[in-house]
This record gives sequence, C-alpha cells and structure tokens, in this order.
Amino acid sequence: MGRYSDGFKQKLRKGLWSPEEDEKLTKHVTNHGHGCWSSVPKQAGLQRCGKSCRLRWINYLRPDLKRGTFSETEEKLIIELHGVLGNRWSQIAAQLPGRTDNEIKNFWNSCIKKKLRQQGIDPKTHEPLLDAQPPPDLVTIPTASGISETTDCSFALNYVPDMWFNKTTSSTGLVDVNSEFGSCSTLASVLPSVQSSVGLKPSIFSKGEVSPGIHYSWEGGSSSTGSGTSGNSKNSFIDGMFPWAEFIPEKEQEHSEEAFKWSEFLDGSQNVGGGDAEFGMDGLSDWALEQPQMAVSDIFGKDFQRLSAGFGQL
DNA sequence: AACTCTACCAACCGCTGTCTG
DNA sequence: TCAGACAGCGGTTGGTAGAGT
Repeated sequence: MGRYSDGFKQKLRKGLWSPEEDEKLTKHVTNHGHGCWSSVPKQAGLQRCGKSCRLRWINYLRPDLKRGTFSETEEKLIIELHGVLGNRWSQIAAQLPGRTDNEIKNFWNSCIKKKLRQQGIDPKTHEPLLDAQPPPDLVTIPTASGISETTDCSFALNYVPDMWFNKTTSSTGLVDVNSEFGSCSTLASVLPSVQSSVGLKPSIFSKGEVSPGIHYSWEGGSSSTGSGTSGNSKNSFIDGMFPWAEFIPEKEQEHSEEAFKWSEFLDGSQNVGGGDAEFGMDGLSDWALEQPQMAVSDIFGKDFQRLSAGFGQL
C-alpha cells in the first residue's frame, strides 16, 4: 500500500488469494454490487486487477456456488451436454446450477476425459475409439408384420424419415441415415446433426403435460404443443407418440437452409414462437437433475421407446 | 526422509464480442 | 463507422497435496 506511493504505478498482486482479500472483495460486492469490475479493486482496497476480482468472485466467492464433488447425475449431464455443445463450458455450466464453467472444465479435463477413454470413448467426438468398437445401441421396434425386431437405432430411424428430416428417400422408401450417423450411441448425439441439416427447431415441453423433452417444429411456424398439426395420420401419430416432433410441411422449404444453432437453443434464448409450453434448457435440466440416474440420452431414449411402441398402431 | 510423479484446482492470458461515445 | 473500454470465454499454466518409490 504505502510502499507504492502516488506517482508510481501500483504493483498488482497475482497468484492465490488470501482470506483477507477474499473478505474485502466479498464485503464490497455484497454491499455495493460489482458494478464496473475495473473499478472494484480500487473501491475495495485490493491490489488486484478487475479481471482477477471478477474471476475470484464468479468462481469462488459467489454465494450461490455449490462446490464439493460432482454427483453422478451431474456428471452424466455434463457428458451429454458436452456431446452436444463441445467445449462451450459456460453454456454447459448454465445448465448446472451452482457450478462454474471453470469448475466443469477442470472436472472434464481431470476426470471425465480419463473415464471416457477407459470406456473406449473418444472424449472429443463422443464416438468409440478406433481400437475399441462397442456394438451399436439396440432398440426393439415393431414391424409391419407385428413381430418386433431388435436393431440399432440408426436403422430404426429409417422408419420415420419425415420425422427427422426432409431428404430424398431411396427406392425402398427409406432414408439412409446409417451413413450419416453410423452406430449412434445415443439419440442425443444424433439429434443435433439432424437439426443442422434441415432447420428444425426444438423447444422444451412442460413438465406434467408430456414427458419433458425436445419438441420440434419448423422455425417460423406456429407451434401448438401436442395438439396435432394436421389431419395427416402420420403427423397425428407423431404428435401422440413422439412429443418432440411436430411439422408444418408448407414451411419447410422456406426454412430448410437455415442452420439451427443448438447452442443458442440451449441457453434458453431461442424458444419457438407461438408455442404454449416453452421452456429454456433450464426446464429440462432442472427436471433431469431431479431424476436419479437420468441423463439427456435417457430422456430422448424414453420418448424413442414410445415412438417405437407406436409403430404397431400404424 | 527425500525425491518424483500425478491429479486436481485456482488463476492467468489472450482472444472475441458487445457496448458506448 | 470507428475506436476504446469492458465483460466473457476457453485454453493454458503453475502451485499444492497426496501417493508411490
């Protein structure tokens, strides 16, 4: 303090924060708010840069921080979200109340990465490592003959091409999504790539009405959750059995080239207009966190099972 | 006991986006 | 339109504790 008299540039402290510094910063922010961070150190009597103060407050001193070890549910959620968002730690953190991006990033780099590798999963791509190819996920779907078949989920997707995207179908009337998705490990990993190819836009279902999940509609179209959008029997079926799929076919050409921004959706700022049960990702994550052992893939998976069960009714 | 290795975590650095004059 | 200030983000570094040798 006195050591750096007027006329000399005050030497800024670096490194670990002392309890005294923490106390000063906490007192100041609690009493006055942080305002402009660059002025905080001076007002709080700290020899730190504003940036350092901001970081200390956000990552350590904030009263709403959870701290402590991550639960299994949180870990699952982080892995699922990372599969969708990649290294967008702040967006991942936004779905985990009380956790900071720095904390999640550290947890990812020190623990999850290693775990995934041990399980033969590439932490970057979330796909099986080249030297360890587990079998594809299997789902059981009813066939036209009424006899259920067990197949991998990419094959199952062939049954409902219109639901997923608008592509030219093959001579068999089925869309070849195998080449695009390979052996999908979870539906959650499939959905974003489907999204970006057609401009579908998801919103979140409300709790209670149907199982929470992603709800799809064409961007720009009016959305009416679960109410049935046309007389088309397939769409009615989809509405009933697969609550996140809803289509407004006349809009599709208009919007098909617009790339969906999954990240924008996840931060809750991009809900579908006109829907009657719109939630940000908060709604989903809150719900997911209440479900022991249930991750995003489970949520998708549950709805997928409902869809599969419905084939027998077609 | 001394040293090395490893894991973890806090903090820093540099870049980018946004806001404002 | 532009420049500067600021906030936010993600990658990286460095310190520390504990385990192993």
